[in-house]
Amino acid sequence: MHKTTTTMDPVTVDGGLCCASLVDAPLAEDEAIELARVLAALADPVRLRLLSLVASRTEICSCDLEGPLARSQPTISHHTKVLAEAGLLIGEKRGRWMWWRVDSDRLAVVRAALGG
Amino acid sequence: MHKTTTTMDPVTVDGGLCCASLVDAPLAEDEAIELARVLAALADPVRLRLLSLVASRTEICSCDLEGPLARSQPTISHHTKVLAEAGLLIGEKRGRWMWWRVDSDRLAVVRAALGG
DNA sequence: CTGATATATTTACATCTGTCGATGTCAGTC
DNA sequence: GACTGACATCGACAGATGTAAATATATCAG
Repeated sequence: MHKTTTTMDPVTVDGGLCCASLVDAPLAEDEAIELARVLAALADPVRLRLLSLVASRTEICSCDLEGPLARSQPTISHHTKVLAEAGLLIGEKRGRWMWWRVDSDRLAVVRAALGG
Repeated sequence: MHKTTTTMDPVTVDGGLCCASLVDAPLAEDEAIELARVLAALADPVRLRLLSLVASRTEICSCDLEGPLARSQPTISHHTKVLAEAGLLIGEKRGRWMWWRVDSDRLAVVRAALGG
């Protein structure tokens, strides 16, 4: 019933990274900007470990991230937001808890953009 | 956050990212730091296009980057240095010219670390 | 409603980063 | 040696980023 999935702007989330590969042809400027945005979301040790923690359980609550990552609650909230806006994390609010899972397809798109 | 003043030696550049995959097991903190360092080098539109330009010709001179990337000479030099320190670009000085090529293996390692 | 709990947002701040002008360094040319 | 050209380094500055205290919002228990 009360199952409010966080809806980010789909255009911003999905945009750009459909098929451009770094090594095949020179990147256009807007493609590079979009890819850089997602890579910037990944380019942080805390967020990498966060993503890794989520992937290890296929689903995890925000409250179970503060401990392992040794960061304050606002900081965790900040990082999950960054990853979600990059399309790498998908959040769903169930009751008072926020549950996160990894968007594997999105990750695959990033790998492909890096010349897979 | 305290940072241990890391002198960038080649061993450190190539180390770390040998086999850790993001989705397989939770990343250790030092693995995450090392991977984040390389991803940060990639997380810039100019550097992505630079890398893409180099890949498109298998070898390119620094002087042929200023024009397409529309950046000053010091800025180009800065970006090539960042990519080289991340192990993604390999430089060779021949006469007065600096020639760059992509380390495809290094790029493959990054893709693998992202859960390939 | 009242209180407790999980998360998001605001605010502030120290650090990091991309950029370019000025300058330094090195290799080849005259 | 003096000069030119290609690249690296330095210095400075605006803008972005990670962090946490304080605060706001939302959900559930009683």
